[in-house]
Amino acid sequence: MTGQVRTVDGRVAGRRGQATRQKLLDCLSEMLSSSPYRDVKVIDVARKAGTSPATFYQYFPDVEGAVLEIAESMAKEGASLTELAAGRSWVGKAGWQTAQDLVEGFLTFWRKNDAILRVVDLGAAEGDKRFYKIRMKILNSVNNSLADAIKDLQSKGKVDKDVNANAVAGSLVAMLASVAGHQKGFQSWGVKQAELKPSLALLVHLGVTQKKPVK
Amino acid sequence: MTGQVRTVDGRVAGRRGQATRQKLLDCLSEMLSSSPYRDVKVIDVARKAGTSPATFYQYFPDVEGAVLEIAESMAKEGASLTELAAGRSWVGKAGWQTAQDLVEGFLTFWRKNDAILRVVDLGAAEGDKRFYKIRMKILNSVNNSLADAIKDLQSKGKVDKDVNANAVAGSLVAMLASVAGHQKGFQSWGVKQAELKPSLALLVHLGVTQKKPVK
DNA sequence: AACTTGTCCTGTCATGCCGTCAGCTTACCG
DNA sequence: CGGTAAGCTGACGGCATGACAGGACAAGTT
Repeated sequence: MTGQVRTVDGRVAGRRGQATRQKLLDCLSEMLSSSPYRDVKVIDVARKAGTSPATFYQYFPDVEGAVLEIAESMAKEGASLTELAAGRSWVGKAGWQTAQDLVEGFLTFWRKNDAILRVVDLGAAEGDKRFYKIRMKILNSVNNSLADAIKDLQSKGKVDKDVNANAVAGSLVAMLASVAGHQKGFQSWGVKQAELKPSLALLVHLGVTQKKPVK
Repeated sequence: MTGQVRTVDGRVAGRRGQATRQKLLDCLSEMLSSSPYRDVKVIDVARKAGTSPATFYQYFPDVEGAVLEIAESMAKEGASLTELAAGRSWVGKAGWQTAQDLVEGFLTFWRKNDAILRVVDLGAAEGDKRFYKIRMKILNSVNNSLADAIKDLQSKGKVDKDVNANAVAGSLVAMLASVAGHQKGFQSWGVKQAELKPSLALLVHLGVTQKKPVK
C-alpha cells in the first residue's frame, strides 16, 4: 500500500531520484540538529546535499513538507515503543522493572531523534494537525499500553475507580516526552542523568499503581 | 537597576520611542499566536504596528531578540507562580487542595502565555542558553517550592530518603508544562479539560507525598 | 518666531533566499 | 539508435533582511 514515491509535479521517482530525495532528507535532518529550526534554509540543505534548491522543490513542497516526511518515518520506527509497556506486569518487583525499562527506552528513543522531535512538538503545539497526528502516533503506543495497565488494575480493585486512566497515562507520557526533550536543562538544577531515570520511573510507577514500588 | 531602554545604536529611547517599541512587541506577540513561529516576518510585524521594518531594527537586533524581550517580561509576571506551592500544606485534605490549586494556577498561566511559551520551549530545547534561562526562571519558582516540600516530608520520615527531591519536582513541573502546552492534544485521546486537572493534581500529590490524596 | 538639539521614523539600497520554469542532460527500453 | 520519461540546473521576478543617511518632529532656548 506504500504508493510510489512521486515528485511534486507528478512524475514517478526512479532509483536515482529516490537516492537524491533521501540525501536531501538526511541533510535536512542533520541541519536540524545543528541549527535552529527557524534558520534552516532550503539553499543550505541543497548545498549540503551537493545539489540545487530547484531539486529540493522537485521532491518537497517546502521545508515543512520534508520535515513531515522525516517525522513520518521516525514515527514508524517509534511504533516499537509499544513493547516497553504492553503486556508487562505492574506488580511487585516486576512492576518496578517495567517502570524502569519504560523510562529507559523512552529516553533513549527521544535522545536519538531529539532534533526532529523538537520540531514535531512545536508544530503540534502550534496546532498543526499533521504534526499533531505524528506526535500522537508515537505517544499513542505507550499511552494506550499504560492506560490499559491502569484499567486492568482498576478492574482488580487495586486502583480507585474514579481515576481517569487515559488522562493519567497521557500526563505521564507527556512528562516523559518533556523531560526527554529538556534533559540538558535538568543539569542546571543540579540533577544528573543517572538520578533522573529512577525519579521518572518512580513517578510512572506511582501514577500507574498508586503505590510505592517494591525495589 | 532596570537600565534605560536603548535603541540598537545606543540612543536612549524617549516617551514616543518607548511607545513604538511596545507596540511592536505587542504586535509580534499577537502574530506569534496566529501564525507559526517560523513564518513570522519582520515586515508583517512592522506593517501591523503601522510602521516600517527599519523602525523594528532600530529597537531589536532581530525577531529572536524581540521574542526574548517579551519572554523576559512574562518571566517576571510568572514569578507569582511561587505562591502556588510555597509554604503550603501537603497533609490530608489541605494537601489535596494544594495540589489542585497548583495545577489550576499553572495551567491558567500557561494558557495565557502559550504562544510565547512555545517559542521559549523550542529555544530552550534547541540549546539556546538565553531561552533556557528564562524557562528556568519561570519553572524554578514552582520547582524549588515543590522540592522544598518533598525535602520537608523526608525530614519528617514521611517520604523515602532515597528520593531525589529536585529530580522528582523537576519532572512534575515538566509534566505540567508539557500538558499545558498540549492541552488541545488530549482532546483527541478522548480526555476532556475537566478530567485532566484532577488527574494532574493526583499525579502531583502522589509524586510529592507518595500517597493517595484524601479527598 | 527663529534656532538648536536630540529623538524618532522612513526611503532607499545591496544582498541573499524563495519558489518556479524552461530547457538541457541522463538513463532506460524496444 | 531514436524515443520517452526521469533528473537536474541556470536564471529570474519577488520579497525579506539589515544598514544608512537624512528628513520629520517635539521641546526647550534665545
